[in-house]
Amino acid sequence: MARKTGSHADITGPKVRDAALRLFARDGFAATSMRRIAAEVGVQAGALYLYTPDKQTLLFDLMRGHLEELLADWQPPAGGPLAQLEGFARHHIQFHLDRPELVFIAYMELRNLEPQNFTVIEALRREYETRLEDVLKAGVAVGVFAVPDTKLATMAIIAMLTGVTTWFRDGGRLDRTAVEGIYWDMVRKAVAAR
Amino acid sequence: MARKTGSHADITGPKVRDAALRLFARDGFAATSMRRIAAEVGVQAGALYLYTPDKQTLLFDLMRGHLEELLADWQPPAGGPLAQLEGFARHHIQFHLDRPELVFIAYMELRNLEPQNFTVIEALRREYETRLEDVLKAGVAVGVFAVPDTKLATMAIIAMLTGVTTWFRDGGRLDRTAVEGIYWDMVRKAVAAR
DNA sequence: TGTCTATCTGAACGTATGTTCAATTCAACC
DNA sequence: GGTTGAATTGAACATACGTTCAGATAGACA
Repeated sequence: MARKTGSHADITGPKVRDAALRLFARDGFAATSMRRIAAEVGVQAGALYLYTPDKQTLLFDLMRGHLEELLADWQPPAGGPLAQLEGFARHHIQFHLDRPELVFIAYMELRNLEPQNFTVIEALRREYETRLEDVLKAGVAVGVFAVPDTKLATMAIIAMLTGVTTWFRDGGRLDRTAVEGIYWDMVRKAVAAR
Repeated sequence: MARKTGSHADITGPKVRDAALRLFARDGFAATSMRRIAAEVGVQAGALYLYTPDKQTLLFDLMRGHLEELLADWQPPAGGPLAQLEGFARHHIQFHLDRPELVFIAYMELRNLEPQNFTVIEALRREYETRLEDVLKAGVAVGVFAVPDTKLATMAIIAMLTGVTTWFRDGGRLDRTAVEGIYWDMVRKAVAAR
């Protein structure tokens, strides 16, 4: 019978994931060793393989989980394209500021994914971009937005919004709500008709 | 006497730099070995140390050279803030699309810099940001721009413009000039007074 | 109390790492 | 044609890597 009280599997598993998240974000996937992760968890390297088949899967699961949560967490709200775009922008900033390490990894470590894993992650990312582009297309169709190219505007907006994670720190000059408002203002103006 | 004809130092040196640039961009600094760089150059690993004191300096020199060239290549043109902002935006896109590998490295490999090297690179980067912020401040002062926070607008604009390197490919649906124009249009609108 | 088994250790595997350096090569000069 | 010295080789150094696995450990059940 499996141990209940005193069983460590339910504790060690998440610990491994958390340690990998923190170390991959800080030092990079290639520069993080399994022994270093194990030390962080308080266990020998061999024990990690009870919780992940290999190092690559550890990275892949972090990325996939992140993007799946991102997709599950935001659906276009009822309302016109302008309200939908505002919802997207504000949610994007909140979601990303809440998970700076995952955001960092999901972008920086793409090249360390094996081909079939990369394909999966890339598809999830494109799905997210399509959500925004659909909002922009709808807005252009009804004349609320004026953008020469919705695909390009999609990339520009996401790059701009995601960039907030590179400099924002809690306790700084501006709080999250203020930052969110200022970014939304720039996005709104950038795609505005007229 | 040093060999002139037949001397390889003037050839091998740049080759080392180019191979490092290409491999760091493709596989990452941590995942690139000195032996791999040497193989690309067509030389044994030991020979690399005639051209660089160590691997870290190879990375640092690439980054510093890139940022120093960026700073040397653009000075605010004569004219009002709007013309200066347009100059900045168009130059930023051109410069970055011309050097996708250096751009990639200069952002991705920051964490692999030793502390004193990081300090130098960070100062150069901040100098570049200040150039843009000064333009924005001047525009706000004369009422040409309306941005609630020039520092934040600086970061947003740079993130948006630099993002073009992540998706743009020559021979795609839009050429460089078209992309440059569309991005400039969004930047202009995003900070416009009105 | 004794058995079971999930959990973990610790050593080992082959391979790779950045860097150093004595020895070698070979084109250019006297 | 012999000498010079810059350019390069190739082996060696200590250390680290991801992964495997036989064996030890210890909490839960009978």
